[in-house]
Amino acid sequence: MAVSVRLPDSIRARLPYLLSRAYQRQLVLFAEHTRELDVSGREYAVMLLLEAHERLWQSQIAEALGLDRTTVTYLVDAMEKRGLAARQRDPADRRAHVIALTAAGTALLAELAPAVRAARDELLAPLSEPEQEQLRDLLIRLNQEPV
Amino acid sequence: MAVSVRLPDSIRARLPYLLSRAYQRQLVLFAEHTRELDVSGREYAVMLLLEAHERLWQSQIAEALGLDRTTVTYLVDAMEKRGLAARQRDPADRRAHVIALTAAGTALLAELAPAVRAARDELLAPLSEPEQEQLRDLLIRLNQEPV
DNA sequence: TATTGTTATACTCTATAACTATA
DNA sequence: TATAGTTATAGAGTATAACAATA
Repeated sequence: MAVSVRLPDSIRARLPYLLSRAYQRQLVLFAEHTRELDVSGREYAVMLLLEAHERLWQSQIAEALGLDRTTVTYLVDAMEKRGLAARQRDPADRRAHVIALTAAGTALLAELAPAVRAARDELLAPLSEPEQEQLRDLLIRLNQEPV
Repeated sequence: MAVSVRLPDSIRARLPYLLSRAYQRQLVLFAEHTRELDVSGREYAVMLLLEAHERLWQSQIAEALGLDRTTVTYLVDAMEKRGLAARQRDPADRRAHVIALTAAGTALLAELAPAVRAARDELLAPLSEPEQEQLRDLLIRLNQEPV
C-alpha cells in the first residue's frame, strides 16, 4: 500500500466532517452496545415515543419522528412480529391503527436503558461532565428551528 | 390528520437525536446552497483532499476519507466524466491511477467556497461566534480517537 | 373528496466477490 | 503471493405511486 495521506485541516476542522464523524461513531456505539438486544435506532425511537404517549396512530408516529408512512408500516410490522408492539383498529376512526407497547416491549425498553447509557458514556468519554452538558446545550440551541 | 404529538424529552434531549438532527440539517443546507453547482458532499471532500495533496492514488483517497475502493472508482468516474479530475497511470507503479484536479476542478472548488460558507453560517446562525468556536472545539475533542 | 394504512415498484447506497493487470 | 483498480451482483434503505377501506 502507498504512503498514508494525512487528512488536511481543510476537512478535519470543518463542521460537516465533525458532525458526520460524531454521528457515525454514535451509530457504531449504539449498535455495539445493543447488539444482543437486536433493536434498530429507529425501533428504539418508536419505543421511547410510545413510552411517553402509550397509544398512537401510525400517522402520529410518522409525523413525530419525521418518517414516511410506509416506513412506519414496515417498522410496526417488524415490532409486531417480535411481540414488542400491538396493532388495533381505532373504534373511533376505523381507518386508523392504534399502536401500543406490549409488556414485552416495555421490558425490552428497560433492558435497553443501561446499554444506551453505556454507549452514550463511551461517546462522551473524551469530555468532562461540564463539557458534556455544554455540548448538549449547544446542540439543542443549534437545532432550534427559527420561529 | 390526528392531533400532532409532541416529541418527548426522552428523545429530544438525547445526544443521538441531537447529533442526527444537526447532521441531517447540515446535509440539507449543503445541498440547498450548492444545488446549481451539482456536487455531492463526497465529491467536495475529494476535491478538498486533492487541493491539499495535488496527486493521489485512488487507494490513498479511499483510505483518507474512509471509503471503499469501489466507491472511489465510481466517484472518480463521475468526476472525470465532468472534467473535474484527471486519471493517469502512475509510471512508477503501473497498477495505480494517479488522480489530480483539472483546471475546471480547481475553478469549481473556488466557486463552491462561498456557497459552503453560507451553508455553514446558516447552520450555525443560532449560536454566537464564541459559541460556534466552543462547539467546534468540543466536537474535535469528541472525535479524538483514543491512542 | 381527503385520510389511514398497505403493497408494489423503483432507485440510491453500500458491501461483497470475482476479475485484470501489475508488482 | 499481494496490491490497485474495475466490474457485476446483491442487499439495505428510502421514495413514489397505486390501491382499499373509511371518513
